[in-house]
Amino acid sequence: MTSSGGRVNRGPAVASQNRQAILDAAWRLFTERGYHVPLSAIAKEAGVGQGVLYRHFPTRLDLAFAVFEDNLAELEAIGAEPDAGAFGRLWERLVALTVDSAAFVEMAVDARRSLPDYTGGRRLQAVLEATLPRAQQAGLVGPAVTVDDVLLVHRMIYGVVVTEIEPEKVQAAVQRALRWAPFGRPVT
Amino acid sequence: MTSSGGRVNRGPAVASQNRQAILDAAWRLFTERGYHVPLSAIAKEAGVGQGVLYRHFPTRLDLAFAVFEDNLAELEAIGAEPDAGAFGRLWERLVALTVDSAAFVEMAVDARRSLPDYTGGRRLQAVLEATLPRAQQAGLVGPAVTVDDVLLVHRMIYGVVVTEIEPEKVQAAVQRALRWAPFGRPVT
DNA sequence: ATTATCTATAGATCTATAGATAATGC
DNA sequence: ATTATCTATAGATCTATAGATAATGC
Repeated sequence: MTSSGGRVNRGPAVASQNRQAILDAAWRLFTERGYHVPLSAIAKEAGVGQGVLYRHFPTRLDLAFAVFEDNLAELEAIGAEPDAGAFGRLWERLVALTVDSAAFVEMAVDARRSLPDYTGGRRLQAVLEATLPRAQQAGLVGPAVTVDDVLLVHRMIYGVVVTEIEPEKVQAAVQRALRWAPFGRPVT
Repeated sequence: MTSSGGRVNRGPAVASQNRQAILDAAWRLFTERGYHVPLSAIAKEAGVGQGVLYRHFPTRLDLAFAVFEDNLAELEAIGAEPDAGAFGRLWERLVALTVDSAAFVEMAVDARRSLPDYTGGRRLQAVLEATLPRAQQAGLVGPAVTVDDVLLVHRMIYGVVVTEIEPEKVQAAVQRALRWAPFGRPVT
């Protein structure tokens, strides 16, 4: 059996393609099976040997950072928009990300536990600090709401997501929870 | 070395004492290290062989049920009190339990995932159904609040607990979160 | 010569049980 | 004879790496 199916050594040319396949597989499995899905399962899903995964991403956190970097960059891009509605769109997107993948939050918790100088949390905080005051000045959000409040509501949303057994009910449960949030909830 | 320190076979007489030591150790480690702490670590903490743990509790869920049965019974006892304040005390105790041990919630989630006919959730639901209307008739809780609302706020609290890195800050974060709850928060 | 792939496996856990050992009831 | 303890270990994962293999650049 020389040709059919089985992997062969395709050499360095496929490195970047492998890297992307690992990122895609990691996104899928983090989302479906949670942040602590075995790395071996991710390598398998990506169709590469385990050594390849470890060469690209020495630790689980390295992989998780790379997987969620796109999401964080997207949030920062929304935050860079100058209008008063940026905060609302940012929040809506953050909630959607959390609903889609609780691993997004679990990664941040793991990072804060293991790394002394993790900055991902600060990046999210910074983009909220940049957008919230503008929304408040425009009267879209009450003046008493703080960035800490927003982060706290986000953690509460996470609690709703991870305790929901039936995936199709997550969205509805989160929307119910957001009725009590002290700032505008995303459009349904 | 015959006498010092080392475990010897003390026979069936110590069975119930071993069982209690396992329950105590499990409570400590569930609380400190989370619901998925290795069963071998619990056996070690209890000072018994692993075989002893498996004899008393064939699965992790059997052990978790036994550990949290006391808590559930306590909540049911509060629910059996006939006055209008029972709901408030019940809620306060439920929040305190969740702050002390996120494992209380993780166990319930695991049970609902693995067991088709898990009734623990229903027991909590039943005791809320018994107490909430009385509190509402007495004007202690708004008439629009439902049992589902209470359970949802509980899940939100859980989210705050498990995302807090520094244990001494859990209580304060939960109290901040409860400002938004649609029913009376426990006294601070 | 360099770079990365891929297989195979060592090492570390964790679950779960087999089997020898001791204590107790009859 | 029964019951439970305790040790030791088989079996199942999962992490992480060593070492052979193939492709590419000079």
